[in-house]
Amino acid sequence: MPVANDPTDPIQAIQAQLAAARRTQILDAATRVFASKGFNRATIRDVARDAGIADGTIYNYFANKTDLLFGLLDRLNDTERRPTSLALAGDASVAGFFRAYLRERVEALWSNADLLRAILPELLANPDLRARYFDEVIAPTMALGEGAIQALVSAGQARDVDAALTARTLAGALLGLMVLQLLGDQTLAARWREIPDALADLLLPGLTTPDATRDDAS
Amino acid sequence: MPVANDPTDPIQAIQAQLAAARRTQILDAATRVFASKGFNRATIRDVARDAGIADGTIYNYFANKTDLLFGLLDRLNDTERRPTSLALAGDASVAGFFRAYLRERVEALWSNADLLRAILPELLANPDLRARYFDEVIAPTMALGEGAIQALVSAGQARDVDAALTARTLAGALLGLMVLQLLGDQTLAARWREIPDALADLLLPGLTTPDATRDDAS
Amino acid sequence: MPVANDPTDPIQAIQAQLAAARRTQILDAATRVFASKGFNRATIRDVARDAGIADGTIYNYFANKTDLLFGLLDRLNDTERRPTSLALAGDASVAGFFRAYLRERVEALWSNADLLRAILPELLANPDLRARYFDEVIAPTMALGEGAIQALVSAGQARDVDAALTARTLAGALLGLMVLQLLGDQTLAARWREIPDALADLLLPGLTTPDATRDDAS
Amino acid sequence: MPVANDPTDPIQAIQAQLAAARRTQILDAATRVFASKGFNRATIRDVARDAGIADGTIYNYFANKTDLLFGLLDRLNDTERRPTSLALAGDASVAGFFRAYLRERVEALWSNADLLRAILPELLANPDLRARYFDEVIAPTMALGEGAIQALVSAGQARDVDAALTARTLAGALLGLMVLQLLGDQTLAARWREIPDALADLLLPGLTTPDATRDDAS
DNA sequence: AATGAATGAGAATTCATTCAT
DNA sequence: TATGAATGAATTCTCATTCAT
Repeated sequence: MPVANDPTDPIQAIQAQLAAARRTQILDAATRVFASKGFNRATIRDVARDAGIADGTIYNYFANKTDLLFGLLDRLNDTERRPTSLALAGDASVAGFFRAYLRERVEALWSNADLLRAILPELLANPDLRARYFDEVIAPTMALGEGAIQALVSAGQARDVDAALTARTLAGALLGLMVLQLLGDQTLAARWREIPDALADLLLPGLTTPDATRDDAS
Repeated sequence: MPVANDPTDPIQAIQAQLAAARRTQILDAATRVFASKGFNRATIRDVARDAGIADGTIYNYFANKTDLLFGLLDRLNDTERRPTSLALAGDASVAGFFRAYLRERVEALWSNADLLRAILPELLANPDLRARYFDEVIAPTMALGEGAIQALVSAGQARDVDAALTARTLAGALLGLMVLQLLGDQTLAARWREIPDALADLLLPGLTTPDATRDDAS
Repeated sequence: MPVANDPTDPIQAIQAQLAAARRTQILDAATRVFASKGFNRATIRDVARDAGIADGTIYNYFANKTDLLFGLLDRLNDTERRPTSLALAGDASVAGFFRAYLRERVEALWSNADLLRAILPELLANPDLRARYFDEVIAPTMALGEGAIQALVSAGQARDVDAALTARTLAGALLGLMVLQLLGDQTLAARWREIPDALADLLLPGLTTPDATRDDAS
Repeated sequence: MPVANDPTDPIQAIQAQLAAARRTQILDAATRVFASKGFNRATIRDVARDAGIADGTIYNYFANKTDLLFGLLDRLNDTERRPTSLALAGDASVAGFFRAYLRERVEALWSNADLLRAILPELLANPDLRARYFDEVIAPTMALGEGAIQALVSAGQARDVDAALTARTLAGALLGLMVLQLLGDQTLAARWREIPDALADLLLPGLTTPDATRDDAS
């Protein structure tokens, strides 16, 4: 008779690792399949085939097809949720920090483009998924952004902008550029690495106070 | 013996009107149903019920479910395709024009929020639909925007920005804000009318040359 | 108020002619359409389009789609039902008569090949249709054939064959050759005019008594 | 990790047997149902019910309804395709061989009457099916028959008949008799066992040369 | 845990037939 | 009588999910 959950039991530990690996294997397959066919058009069988396992096995790790999408969401969250500190690191200029931040965000978004293509449609269409993503990712991000902008304003380093709208505009611009690319824009697909600086050039003058505008970017 | 197509035949004219009305009735229902349940979860029966007609009737007006979505797309295109002239009307200041333009665009996008919620997910997931929308709407819009910005640059009224990326950033910001709202952002839902001015305040400094910045907005 | 059926009423007479013409028009269309697509794959709309009338009009002349097939059957019956007298015309030799008869039958069958292709599948599949065709066409034909053969046997002009099986073999051979052609046999399609004589050459020796075999065929 | 196809794997062997049994079970049901209702009037549900399985299960074994018919066709082919050698076995008389051959063919055809009733209508109506059946069964059979007759002619054992037409007449007679029975002829249904000899009596005199006609039949 | 055959609810689509004009 | 839009029953086929092995 097997003993109850004992994290120190080496056998259980190995089994847990195996299970985690299997989960990863399935989610990897789901990412590929959903990205290429879309969530609805993709079948459980597609995912199973891609993962090299049987259909039924997936149900040992995920309750149902939607749960598979939640799994992808969680993965995305893990990436999205750890935004490098928005607090100004010591003497760094606002401008320099802003550019670095944009660079990091664009990198994060674009490296997950496939995942986004798979998730976003369902995110827009499925209220449950949407609520979860909003609560877990968007809302905290916005709160963080608002706080950071508010701090800059208070410190006299940013103009007296509306923090809520400005944070949303910033996030929206990044998200919107991603969506434009997902919709087929080849220019963005080719030049997305220029986005951070272009965005910084465009936004910094309107965002920062004149005396904080000394920009030391690349 | 049926007579050949004769647009002056009053009977045919009435029938054409009836058919157009029925089409509209179906598209209205599709907008509502797709917006609330998403394209995939919505069934033809749902649309038929909402329209108060029989399932089969829909197929007298649309070849299949996807064609119904194309119908919505065409509707959206009709709205999107007539961008008020991007040329600077005579003496209008760049800033004033920019604000007016943003207002018009935001108005157009937000008045079609339901339609967008219905279409966007499938637009992202369905390559055919996506290609069509991109070719018919996004590409022309981008070309127009790029041209306008380039003109401003040449006239010395805009800084020497990259027209392609700037146009996309502008469009992306609007689109992204819409998407953020569709994802559940209540702040944007409540304050979307402030978006044009907030965006103008944020972007104008980075977009225009100092001597063109005399802003005569609200 | 229109008067009751009065065949002498010239107006009614003309209307009857019009109705008959419309019926013919519809049956012609049905023959073409059913022959090219098969009864099941053909739609009422196909027939209506081919006839150049509205779908609903067909229902003024035929109770339903199957009734249309009955109409074709009746037409075929009209052709099939008047087999030139099987009685030996006076001095004609058995052989000569046999050849003439085969020629006539092959001509009748092959000139209706399209109709047969349309009807036969449904005839085999639809018990009602089958029963009707059997009772109205096949059974009488067989009875006639049996009688004729029996008469020849009694007259000592035919060998003492089993009249029932021989009549069926004869009819079966013709029908079977038609079916083989309908199944795609190009040899038969090209050479069907040789069938009567080939069949006569093959069957006469086994059918007739030696002293009746003096053949005067072409 | 599933192992590669290994026909010696006993588990895979059993599964293959199970799958084959299920296929047979479905085809048996399809034969019954198609024979009684006709291919078009029969539904997949009918077949599933008759087979005692779920609708969907059929689609694990056949791509679609038409593929089910192809399955029946293949079965028929397996029966039809092995015609006992047409070569004269040594000393056997032409007549004796001919009777034996007819007996075998009639037996084969009539034991598949149900299958034929199920398939023939669709065979006539469906060009694809027809082409396949013609190429795989009829054409080879005709070629074989022509060759055999030609050989008899060359050997002086058959009259100088046209091999192509004679082979078709023979096949046509058998097929036609079957069709007549399928159309409802009760005489044939009752006496089909007499067909081979009746046919032989009727055809042998016209087919064979006088000195080969020594008939040693029942 | 893994498998994959079986399941059957559910959806899109077709089309014979009706009927108001 | 002719029309053809509207109807909705009926059918095929898909696929998420279950479960015996």
